[in-house]
Amino acid sequence: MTTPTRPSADSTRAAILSAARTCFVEKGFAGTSISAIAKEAQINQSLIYHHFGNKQELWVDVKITILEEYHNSQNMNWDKLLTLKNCDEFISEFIQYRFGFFDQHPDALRIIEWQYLEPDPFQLTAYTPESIQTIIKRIKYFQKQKQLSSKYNPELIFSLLLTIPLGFFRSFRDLTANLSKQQLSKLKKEYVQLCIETVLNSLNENSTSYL
Amino acid sequence: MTTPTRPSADSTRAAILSAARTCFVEKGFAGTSISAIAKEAQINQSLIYHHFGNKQELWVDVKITILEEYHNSQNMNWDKLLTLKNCDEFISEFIQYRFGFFDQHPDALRIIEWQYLEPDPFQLTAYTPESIQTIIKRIKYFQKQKQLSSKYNPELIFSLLLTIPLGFFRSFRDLTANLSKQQLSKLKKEYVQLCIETVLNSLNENSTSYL
DNA sequence: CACATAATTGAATGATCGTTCAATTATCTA
DNA sequence: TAGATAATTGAACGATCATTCAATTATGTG
Repeated sequence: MTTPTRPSADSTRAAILSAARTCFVEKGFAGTSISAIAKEAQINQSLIYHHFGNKQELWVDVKITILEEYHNSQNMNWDKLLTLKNCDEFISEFIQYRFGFFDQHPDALRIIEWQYLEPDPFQLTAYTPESIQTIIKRIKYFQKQKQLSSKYNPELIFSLLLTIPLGFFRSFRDLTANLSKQQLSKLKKEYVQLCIETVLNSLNENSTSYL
Repeated sequence: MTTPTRPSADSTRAAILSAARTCFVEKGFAGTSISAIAKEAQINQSLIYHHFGNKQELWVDVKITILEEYHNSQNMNWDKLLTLKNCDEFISEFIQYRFGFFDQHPDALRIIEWQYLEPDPFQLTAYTPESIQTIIKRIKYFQKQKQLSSKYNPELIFSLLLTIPLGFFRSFRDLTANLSKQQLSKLKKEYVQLCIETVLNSLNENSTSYL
C-alpha cells in the first residue's frame, strides 16, 4: 500500500527512446548529448547505459524504431505498388506513397537527412538494395512496353521519382508557415498533383522533345 | 638572412579559413571542434580566436566565403536569366544554372544542407527574398502570357524547379561512384536534359492532364 | 637602433562530453 | 518471508570542449 512504486523498466526504456528520438531528430548525433536525452526523458543519465549500452547503440535503436514504423506503414504498400500493370498508375502511386509517408513521418525524413550528412555504419534506408533493383526493373519493363520513354537511363528516372516528392518539404518553409490546416492540406494535394502530372506528361512515350 | 621568418598573418588567416571550411563542410558545426580545425590548418589553436573571434564567427565567415563564390560564379547569371522572354528558355536556363552551380560547388550544397538541419541566425542562401519574389513574378508573368500552365500555384512550380536539379546529388551516390569522368559527365548531362524535358513537357499550356 | 604593434605560443580555465561503477532500492521468485 | 535479480542512483573518471590570457616572438615604424 504505502510501498513506493517505480515506473516499469519498459516504460523507462520507452521514455529514453522517445526522448532520444526527439533530440536526435532535432540536433543530429553529434549535436545531441546523453545528458540532454536524460533531461528530456526525466530519468537518471546512467539508466541510458543500463538500457541501451551507449550513445551509438541508442542512435541505432532510434533508427530501427523509425524503420519499423516505415515497414508497418500502410502508406507505403510495396506489394500493391508492384502489381500495378499500368505505368501511369505505378508512377502516380509511387509519388503519392512517397509524399504521403514523409508527410506523415517527418522524423523519418529528418533522420535520413542527418545520416546523409553524418555517415553511420548502420544506415536507415527507406528502400533495400533489392527493392531499388525491383523498381528499376519495373521501370525498364515499362520502357520495353513503350509505356515509358526509353530515352533516359532508368536509374535517372528513378532518381527523379525519388526527388520530386520531397521538394515540398525542403524548400519554402516560409510559404507553409502561416497557413491553416485546410490551406496546408490543399497545398500539399496540389503539389502532389503537380509532381504526378509533371512526370507523366513528360515521360510517356509520345511526349514531344523540347531539346 | 638567418633571421627566422614566419608566415604572413594573411596566410595564417587563409589557412584557418580553408581548414574550417573543410571541417564544417564534412562534419557540420556541432561535429567540428576548434582543435580539429587547428590541427587541419597546422596552426596554434589560439590563433583562431585571434583572427576570427570565436567558433560561431568563424562559421559565419566560412559561409560568407562560400556565398561570395556563389555571387562571383558566372555559372549563375541572374541578370541574363531575367531577360529571357521565352518561358522554355527561362526554365531550361534556370535548371542548367542550378545544376551546374552545385555540381561545381559541392561545398555550397553541403553547407546549405547543414544549416537546414542546424539552424543558425546567419543563413547562407542561394537566393535573397527579393530574388525569390522576382522569379515568382516571372513565373506569374509566363502564366499570364499563357506560356505556362496557370493550373498551379507559382510558388509550387518554383519549389519544383528548385528541387529537381538537386536529385542527382542526393540520391544514388552508389550509381555514380565507379564511373569514369567521361561517363559521369555524360550521366550529368542526361540528368539535366531529363529535368528540363520533364518540366517543359508538363507545364506548357497545352499539355494534357492525366488526372 | 628603439619602440610600438601585431602575431604566435603554451598553459590554464571551467564546463561538458561519454562512460563506469559501487551502492542503494525496488521487484521477482522460491 | 528470504534471497536473488533487476532497476535506479549519485558520484566519479579522464577526455575533450570552447575560450582566455599572460608571456614570447616577430614585424613594422620612427
